[in-house]
Amino acid sequence: MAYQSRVSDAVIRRLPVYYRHLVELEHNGVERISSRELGARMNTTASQIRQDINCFGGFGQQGYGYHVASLRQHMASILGIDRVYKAVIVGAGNIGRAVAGYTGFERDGFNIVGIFDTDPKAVGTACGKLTVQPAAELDAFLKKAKVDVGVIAVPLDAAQSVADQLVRGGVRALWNFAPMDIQHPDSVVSTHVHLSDSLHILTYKMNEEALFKQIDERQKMEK
Amino acid sequence: MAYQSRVSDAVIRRLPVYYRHLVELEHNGVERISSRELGARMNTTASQIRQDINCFGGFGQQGYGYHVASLRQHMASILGIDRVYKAVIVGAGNIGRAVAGYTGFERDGFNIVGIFDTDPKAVGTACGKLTVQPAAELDAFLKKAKVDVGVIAVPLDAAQSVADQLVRGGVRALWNFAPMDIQHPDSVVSTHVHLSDSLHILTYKMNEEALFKQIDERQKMEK
DNA sequence: TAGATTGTTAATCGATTAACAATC
DNA sequence: TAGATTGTTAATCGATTAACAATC
Repeated sequence: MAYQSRVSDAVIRRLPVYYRHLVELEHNGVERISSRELGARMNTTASQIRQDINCFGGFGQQGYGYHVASLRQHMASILGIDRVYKAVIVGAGNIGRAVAGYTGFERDGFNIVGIFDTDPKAVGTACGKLTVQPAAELDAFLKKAKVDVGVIAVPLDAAQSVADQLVRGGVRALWNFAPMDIQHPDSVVSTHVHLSDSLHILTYKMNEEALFKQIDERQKMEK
Repeated sequence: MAYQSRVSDAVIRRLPVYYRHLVELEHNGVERISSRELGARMNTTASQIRQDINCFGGFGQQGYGYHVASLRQHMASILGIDRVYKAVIVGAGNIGRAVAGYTGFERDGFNIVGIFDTDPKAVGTACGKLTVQPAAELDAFLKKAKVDVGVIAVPLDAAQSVADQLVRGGVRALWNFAPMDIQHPDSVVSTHVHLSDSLHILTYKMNEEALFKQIDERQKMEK
């Protein structure tokens, strides 16, 4: 049985945004902040901020607000980025390499311990401090090393089978960059980065106004 | 004044998912599908699918369902991916190059007409069919070419000023990969791909169960 | 025609916002 | 203490689901 979250997706999606703002506030030397001020900054209501934070505990102080550094730390702990994870990347194409080279990765406690590809031309090439290994060795690698996170950076057709392989190998989480919804057991968690979805939403927004002008006109004609 | 969308964000976020499923169904030779069947496939209710689609028009047929190919085509038009866009990429690091090399880009009608970087070491290097140009030439480039979309693939500190520059240069849309919320006039639209946010949600999910076990225990102690 | 399934209205559910007592 | 601001309960709003008449 899957763990049933007590926190709604809407709240979970906002947590990283809180964290980002708190990091910036701390960086700017701000010591304390009220829910009203934070709300103004984040374009939301003070109410929502207090409700969201109180899903996890009362980290504020009446009459004072929130201590920025301490709330940031709490938030890091809630997000689970105050500990270390071992990750492997499967697929050493553009995306796999971008993830490997992504500097935020290390800052959030991620240790990339291996990168794999099926293409003999990619195998053996350098990728940061690592060398791309043949995909055929992934199973053996997962058996030896205790890996927490598998990054799926392979083409669409290979994504599901790579996911299955990672799950069999014992990873606890999948970070999926393939443009599909990966199936996996409830014991494993996943998030996806769908470039194409994001791009489609962009083009939708570019055209929405014209689209409805057209729809309205057609409806008027029909009357 | 910003155009006030008649369609909720929840619906908009689902549109690319519909499109993906319709493409796959068509690819598999499926001719027609009912809202019930599509709902089962997408893990949602038939009701939601009918409501969503009817934001844009009655594309179904009573007693029959939806014609897959025609609904796919309608959806492509709604998403605005049945036309051509000119895009520039600012930042030729890992992410900029990954976007430039992203094959789905072209398929969705995107034409990358330029890639720019401030780093003299990057300038002049090849990136697919293009050559990385000095960022100093971006203004002049935008003045000459009519560019629709600007891709922001620069570090955090440079992101807002690059956005401003792109907006001044006349782009209609920003695709932001920097880990911050970009400010821009209402006449421009934007979407972001926040790798770090996605990663933080992943680590949150990995730890949520343990987190609440801890919270519950602490509350019991306090009683 | 009869059966199926849409389009659409009504009911429910959950998320957001408002209000205010508790308290620093 | 008085003022400020939280934590939390209640009210509102919007999104999802259910129901069903319309119709292919």
